[in-house]
Amino acid sequence: MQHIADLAGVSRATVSRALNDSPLVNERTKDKIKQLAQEHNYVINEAARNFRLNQSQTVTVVMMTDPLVNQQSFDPFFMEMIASLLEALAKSELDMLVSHEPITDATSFRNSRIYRQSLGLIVIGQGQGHEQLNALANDKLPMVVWGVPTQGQAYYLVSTDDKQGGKQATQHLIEKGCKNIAFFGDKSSADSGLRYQGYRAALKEAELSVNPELDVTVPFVTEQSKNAINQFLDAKPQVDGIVCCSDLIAMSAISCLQEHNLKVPDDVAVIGYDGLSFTERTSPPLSTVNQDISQCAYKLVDSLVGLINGKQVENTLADVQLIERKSTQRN
Amino acid sequence: MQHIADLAGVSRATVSRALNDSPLVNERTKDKIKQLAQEHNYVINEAARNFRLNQSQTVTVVMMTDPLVNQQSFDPFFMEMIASLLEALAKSELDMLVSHEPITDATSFRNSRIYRQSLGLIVIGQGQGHEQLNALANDKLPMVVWGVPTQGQAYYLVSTDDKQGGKQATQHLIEKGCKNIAFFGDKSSADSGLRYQGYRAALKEAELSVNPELDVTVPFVTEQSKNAINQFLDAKPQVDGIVCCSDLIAMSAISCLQEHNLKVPDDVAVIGYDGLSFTERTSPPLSTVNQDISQCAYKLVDSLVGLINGKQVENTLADVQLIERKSTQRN
DNA sequence: GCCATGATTGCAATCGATTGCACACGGTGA
DNA sequence: TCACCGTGTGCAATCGATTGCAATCATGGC
Repeated sequence: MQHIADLAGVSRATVSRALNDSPLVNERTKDKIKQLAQEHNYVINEAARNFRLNQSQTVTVVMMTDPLVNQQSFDPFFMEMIASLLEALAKSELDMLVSHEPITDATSFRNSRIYRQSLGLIVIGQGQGHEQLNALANDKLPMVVWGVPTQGQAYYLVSTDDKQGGKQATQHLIEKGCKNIAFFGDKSSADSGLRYQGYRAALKEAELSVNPELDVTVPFVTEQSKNAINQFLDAKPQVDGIVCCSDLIAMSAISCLQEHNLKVPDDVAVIGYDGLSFTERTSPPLSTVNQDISQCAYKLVDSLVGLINGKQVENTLADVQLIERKSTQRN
Repeated sequence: MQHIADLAGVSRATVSRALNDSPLVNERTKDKIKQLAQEHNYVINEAARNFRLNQSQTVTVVMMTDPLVNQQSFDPFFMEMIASLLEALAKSELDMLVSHEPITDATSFRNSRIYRQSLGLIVIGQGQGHEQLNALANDKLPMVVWGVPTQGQAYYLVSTDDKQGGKQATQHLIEKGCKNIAFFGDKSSADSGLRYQGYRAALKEAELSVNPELDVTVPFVTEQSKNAINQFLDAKPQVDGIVCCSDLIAMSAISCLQEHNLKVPDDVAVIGYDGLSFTERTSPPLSTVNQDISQCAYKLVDSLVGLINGKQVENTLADVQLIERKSTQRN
C-alpha cells in the first residue's frame, strides 16, 4: 500500500480511503489511485484488513444432522444444500466454513473458534438442538436456521412448507386414481412429521380412509430402508400408491416394488420428495415435490446478510412445488 | 492475552510461546498458562495470528469443470468430492474455500485474492487449463491437481486409473456373457477417453471385435444424454451390454432401455462409473466402478499438506474397484 | 489582502500475536 | 573476582490496513 501511495504521491491513509470508496477522497485522486492499484496488481491484504476491523468474511454453516434419524452428511440433499449455499455466499463475497459438529451446548459453543470468529451462522436443521438454538437466538452473532417451525422458536428461520408438500404429493397420487396410499418416512424427524400431516389432510379432503397399516416407518439410510420396505411388501398389503419422504426412499421403494413383481406406476404409483436432479433419470422418471434448495440457500444467505447489516428480517416460508415427470412413452 | 499474562504473572510473550508449545518455556509455566487460558475461555485470535504470520489456514478448491463437457457443478460426483475434501481438510484443521471459476490465465490468477491468500490449492479436474496449471506448477503456492495424467504435466497429480476402470467395467460385462458391448460417454473429457481405452483393451483381450457403431457419444447432462441414448436405441442396434462413463449416464441408459422395452440386465446389461451411493437404490441395482472419492480426497489433502510442509511428494494413482450390486431376487 | 469555510489529505495510534535480541539468574572454573 | 555458561523471560518492534483528529488547501466573501 505504501508503494501505491508513493506512486500516487499521497499517503497510505488516502489510498486506504480511496480503495474503500470513502466520500472523503477527491474523485480524481480516487480514480488515479484505483488505476495505479490495478496496474501494479495490488490487492488488499485481507488478513490485515480483517485483523484491523476485527471481523471476518466467513460464514459458518453448521450441519445439525440428527444422529437419531441417521441421515448421513453425504445425503445428496445436504450436499446440494452445501453447494447452493456456497454459490449464494460467493455472490455476497462471503467465505464459507462448514462444521459437521452439531451444537449441543450453547455455552461451550460460545467459546468456540467458530462462534468467535464467524461473521454469521447458518444452521442446517434443528436436530436435537432446538433449545440450544433458542439460547443463541439473541446473541450478537447473527444466525439463521433452516428447519421446521417449532413451538417457541426464537431464532430466524427459513423453511419450506412441509405440510403443504406432503399434501401435494398425496393429492397427486389421488388424482392418478390411487385409493390405498401408503406413507414411507421416519416421523422422528420433524419435517417428515409435517409431511405426514399433509398426507393425512389430503386423504381426509378426498374422503379416503386413513389406514394405519399404510403408515410405514422407513429410515433414510439405504439398507435399513430396503429392509423396512421389503418387510412391508412381504405382508402383501393392499396398496396402490406411496408417498415417500425423500427421493432416495422413493428409489428404494421402486426397486423393492419391482423385485416384488409390482409394476410402477401401473400397480403402485410412487412419488418422491426433495426434487433432486437425478429423479429425472430414474426408471420410470420419478415425480417429486421440489424443495428448490437453491432458492432456500439464497433466502438463508439474504436473511443472514440482512441480519449482519442490522436490518429487520422476517422468517421465510419457501414454496414447494410438484414436479411431474412422465415417461416419454416410446413404441 | 495480556489478561492471561497478568494472571500467570508473566509477559504476553511467554503466554504466546506457551500456547504454541515452544520449547523455550518451562514446562511448569506452560502448564499453568494453558490451564489459565482454559479456565478463562481464552481462545487465540486467529485473525491476528494469521496477520502476524502472514499466512492463512485456508485451502482453496478450484473447480475446473470443463464448460465444453457441460458437467454441472451440481453433479453428485463433484458434490461428493467437495464434501469429502471438506471432511479431509477439517481433519487437518484447514479451512476450505471453493471457487467455481476455472483458471484460464495463470498470470492474472497470480494476482487474485485466491492465489495470494491461500495456503494451498486443490484443483479438481484439468478442464482446458493444462498449460495454465503447468505454468503454476513451480510457484511458491503449493498445488495439487485431481485429474488425468497428461503429457508433460509438471504439477502434482492425484488420479484414479481410468483406463483400468474402463477395462474392469468391460470385463465385468464380458464375464456376464455380453458379446456386443457399447460405450456411452463423452470422450472430449480426458478421463472418459482413458476409460474408453480400457474398454477397447478389454474387448481386445477377450478377442471381441470393436464395433465403431457401439461407441456412442453421450454427454453428461440429462436431457442431452437421453436424446443421444434414444437416438442410438432407435436404430435398433445389436447390443447386449453397455459400459457407461458415469452413474448418471447409466441411470439414463436404464431408463431409456426400459422405455424401449428392453430388460435390464437380461436383454442388455449396464454398468456405471463413479460408485455413487445411490446406485444401490436403482432398479435394478447398478454395478459400478468405484472411484472411492473419499480416499482420493484424503490423498489430495495429504499431498497438499506434505507440500505445504516442504516434504517430497509423489504423484498418486488411486485404485478403482468394481462394486457388484446384485438384485436380491425375491419371489 | 485577509479570514472563514468546507473539502481533502496526512499523522500517528491502533488492532493481537509473534519473535529477535537482551537480560537475569545461579553456578562454575580460572 | 570475573568471564562465561545455559535456561527462562521480558522488551519492543513488527505485520498492513483503518480512522480520529489535526493540518492543509482552495475558494469566495468581505
